[in-house]
Amino acid sequence: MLKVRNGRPARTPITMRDVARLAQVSQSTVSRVLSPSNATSVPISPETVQRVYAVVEQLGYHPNLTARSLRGQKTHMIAMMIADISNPYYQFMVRKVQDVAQRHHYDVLIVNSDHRYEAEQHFMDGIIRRPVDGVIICPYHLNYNDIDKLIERSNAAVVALGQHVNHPQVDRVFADDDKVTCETTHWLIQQRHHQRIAFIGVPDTDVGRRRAGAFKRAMHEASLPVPAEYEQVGDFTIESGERAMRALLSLKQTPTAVFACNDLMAVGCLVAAEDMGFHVPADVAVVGFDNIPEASRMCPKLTTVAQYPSEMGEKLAEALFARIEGTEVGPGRLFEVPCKLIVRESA
Amino acid sequence: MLKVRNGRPARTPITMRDVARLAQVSQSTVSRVLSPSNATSVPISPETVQRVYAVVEQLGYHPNLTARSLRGQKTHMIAMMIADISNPYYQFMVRKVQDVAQRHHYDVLIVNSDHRYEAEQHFMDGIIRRPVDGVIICPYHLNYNDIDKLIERSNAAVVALGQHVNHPQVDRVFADDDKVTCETTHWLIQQRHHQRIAFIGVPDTDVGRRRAGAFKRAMHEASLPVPAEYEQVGDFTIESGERAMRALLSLKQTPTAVFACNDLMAVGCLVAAEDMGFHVPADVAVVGFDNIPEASRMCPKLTTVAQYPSEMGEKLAEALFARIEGTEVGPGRLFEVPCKLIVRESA
DNA sequence: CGGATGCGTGCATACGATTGCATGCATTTC
DNA sequence: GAAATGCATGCAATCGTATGCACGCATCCG
Repeated sequence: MLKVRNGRPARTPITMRDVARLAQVSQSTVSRVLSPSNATSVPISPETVQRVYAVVEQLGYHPNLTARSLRGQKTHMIAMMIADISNPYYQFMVRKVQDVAQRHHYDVLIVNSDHRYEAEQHFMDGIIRRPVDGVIICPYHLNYNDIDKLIERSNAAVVALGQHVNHPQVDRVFADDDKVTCETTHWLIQQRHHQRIAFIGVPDTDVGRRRAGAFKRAMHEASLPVPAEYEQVGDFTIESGERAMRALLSLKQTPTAVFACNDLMAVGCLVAAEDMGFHVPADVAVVGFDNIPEASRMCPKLTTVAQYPSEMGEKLAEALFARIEGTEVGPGRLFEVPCKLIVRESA
Repeated sequence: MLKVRNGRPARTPITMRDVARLAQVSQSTVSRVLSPSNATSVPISPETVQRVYAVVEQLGYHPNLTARSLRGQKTHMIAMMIADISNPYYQFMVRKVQDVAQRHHYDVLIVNSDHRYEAEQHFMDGIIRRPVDGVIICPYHLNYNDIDKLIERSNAAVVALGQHVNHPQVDRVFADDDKVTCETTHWLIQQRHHQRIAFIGVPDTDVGRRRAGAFKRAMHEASLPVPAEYEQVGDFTIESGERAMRALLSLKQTPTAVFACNDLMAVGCLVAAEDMGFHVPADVAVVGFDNIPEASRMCPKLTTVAQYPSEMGEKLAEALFARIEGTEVGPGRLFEVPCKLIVRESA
């Protein structure tokens, strides 16, 4: 049977009713045969089960998940908001989340925010419109109210990356970047004997502010000055790191070390340094943050603070499914995934 | 009003009925106010429109896309199957697809196949269960029947990456890798004067076979032998490239050049070479395929055949939406995105 | 032997939206 | 002034599935 839509012929999909008709049972019976695990665990005779399965096989019937979602209020989908899938830092996190989701027979919607508040809010509204069972957010700007609104208005479980998220009902996975940033700065000062250290941050994000704060605290503790022109602003991209580095290397007194708030910007630093004829680490040392895969293969190999996005993804996903499946119902839990300084060649 | 599910309180979502009640109109009127673009373009009085919008605002109502999908047979979702999101080659392709989708107000489901036939088939079944309006596949093993079954059974438009997909109703975006592989091999022979060239392929995939075939054809044309031990097998991962390279560099007569079927394996080659004390390109040259971002920043910088995944993603997405929106209804079209040899340091 | 039990199945409704058709009212037309 | 028109709205069916409830029949027990 063919309908027509948009000028293209549209198939009439095979439904439970079709199966029911051929198997000579009611549609409800088919439903019960196919979802025996349901709450209303009613007994069905073996012959009926047999017959239904035979017809299902014969017709190649597959249940319609849209209908199931509408009826059952369970969508078997989760949504994940990250800053940018083309940032390698998120690759392994996303991949791990997908793997865990697949094990649970869940589909995953992925949305990029590009660190934009507007995009983050748009994502949250999207969740209210298209219900999902769970949400993983890596927010940079969302505040308590934004998250609370989502929780109030949707039935989704919510977990988040980052300690700055402060809603009592969301599980958080975070790296203690404050501490490690501080330690790494001390390491640059004490082990590498740097005094003029610049920082490339992203001041309009919480992560950026926290890391910049930790850096300045460490500098202050060592009684070292941080001149204003040593505080550069980037946006987590290679290009912004390159721009910042060019500015730094054009100063009268160039820094002897640069701490970039993430690896992509550190990569930009290396690119700019090479281009301007500076030798790393001899002329200027560079430290990054994240330990993206290519950090270990660049030229020079990048010294950086390692994060473990795959583990983070796993913790996020596991926490989420614990809530979705009702295993966990209490207040939001905290999972710390430690960071670690990896010393290579660039500093 | 609170129901309880799974031990957690569940919100009763705000529906059109709620809006209708407060606005003192019928639910159908609300629907018509909110979707004026629909086929049944009936006039609604300005006051009613006003009133409905006010209540919508007041309640913060958002239409439920699941219900809309079930009724309207349009899901406003597309699904995309790639080999592996953590392979940088796919990053920009995925990102571009997401961007185009967002412009069209579509959500994107992403699934990894890891080049496994079983996973590819599982994806196709998934589409029959959870209807979507469009599908982008990057298949390595799917055959005509698999794709035909999907098209028969779902109403989704289908576009694919790769010229080997041969269904008349699917648009294909592809790189002419056969030709460029051949040319690059000639370049290694004629411009770089290599005679002992090894190839790291993935013989159980179509892409792998095609590139290996082109390589061997070029070698044959130059009357150069390809000993069996120079045909290594990998699986597109860094580790497999590393293994293959170790095997090659352990031979009595090592090759003077190695052509890897993709960049990740080429990266593995460089890692292995460095580890075994071979200098690239002096001792052994390495050529990759893809031009992943880090290729230009490695040590030595990787000579490789560039593909343009972002463009491919854009073409895929645009072709898909042309079909979804009914702009395009004819037989499957072909879009070639050319490749280009990028000569850097490794060969 | 009659009523209670339990097993297997079907009927009907609900999930939240879209949409064809009918309806009521005001306005126009001859 | 009656009939015809048109505008604004409501009624009810529908999408495909899940599930509370009722029902028929066989078995069991006193």
